[in-house]
Amino acid sequence: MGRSPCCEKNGVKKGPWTPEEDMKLIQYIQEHGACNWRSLPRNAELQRCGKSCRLRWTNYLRPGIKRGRFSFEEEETIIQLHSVLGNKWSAIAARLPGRTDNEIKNFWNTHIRKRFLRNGIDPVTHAPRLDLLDLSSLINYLPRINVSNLLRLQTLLNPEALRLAASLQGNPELLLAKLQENHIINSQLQNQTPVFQTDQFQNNFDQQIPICDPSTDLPTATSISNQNLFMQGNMGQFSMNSENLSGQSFQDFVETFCCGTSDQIQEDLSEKTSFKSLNSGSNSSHNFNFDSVLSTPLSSPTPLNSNSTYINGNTEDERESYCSNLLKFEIPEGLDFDDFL
DNA sequence: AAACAGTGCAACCGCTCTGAC
DNA sequence: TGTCAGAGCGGTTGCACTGTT
Repeated sequence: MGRSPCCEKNGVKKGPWTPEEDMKLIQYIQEHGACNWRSLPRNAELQRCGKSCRLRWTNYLRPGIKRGRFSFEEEETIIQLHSVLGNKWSAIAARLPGRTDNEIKNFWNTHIRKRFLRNGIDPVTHAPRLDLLDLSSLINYLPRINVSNLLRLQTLLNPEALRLAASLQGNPELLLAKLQENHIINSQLQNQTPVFQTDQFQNNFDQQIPICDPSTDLPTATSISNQNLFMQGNMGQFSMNSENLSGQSFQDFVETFCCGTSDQIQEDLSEKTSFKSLNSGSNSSHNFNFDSVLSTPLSSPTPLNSNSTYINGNTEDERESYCSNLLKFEIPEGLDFDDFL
């Protein structure tokens, strides 16, 4: 015996609710309470499915529903709760007064999830994934990749990737294309040599992506310091964990794996990231190291109140671009073969 | 100015889960 | 124990709006 449908299909109106329908629903619920959704449409003289009435009431008409853009605190809360609760939107909504599960779900899918993917973060596990990274940003750096040095890591890399690297030596653009095609590095990461444990990133989930205040489009102080800590943590891991790279500075690293001096690389980075403007007051090109990067802009107190270029962005895109720029800086870190290994 | 593409969001669908009876 | 209604979730659709060509 099948379950009876929640409403008769015939004569049931679909689509956007009209103000008149809203008024009917509100008045009925004010008089009779929000119960017995199945009989409510008939009693309230609404040509709607009971479920549709329930959703309309729950998601939009219920008193206390907050409309409009999510605040940065809400966004931060959503990301944190999602890392713990997963897609339990109602549980997340319960901790965000005035917000509904559907609204949070839509916000997640249309904003946060996309940002995660763009920045190479798995929106499910909140862990970094190279195959999710916007690889187009890597192209700028490919001419600097020293495939020969990459090949030295042969004992640690997927043989298939090595064969490809060998055959494509001297043609890094093609190498990238192949990597994109075959996700070889990704499979290496995902299936063979997971570097980051889930719990490791669980602890850092809120430190990877700076949260921007939608009203000001500024990264929040909390997220800035968290990002700073996160990056510092990764940098420490870089120098501590790699046998081949142990004790090396970032300069050593880029010179090892990229063709060109660290000054050249840094110059390139400065051209392509927001750090240029933020470092413009100092002779940063000769002091490029992790510390200098980590201290600006992330830990600098000035960007939040200054007229720096990126923080004045008012659009969502500019917010994203700020976040993307942070990760653009991480390109060398993205090429951190310690992470690969 | 018009056509087109991209984006965001409200709303829906189908299904599962949960608790009351 | 089975049935039912409500609640929740993932996925999707359709439309309005905006930016681009």
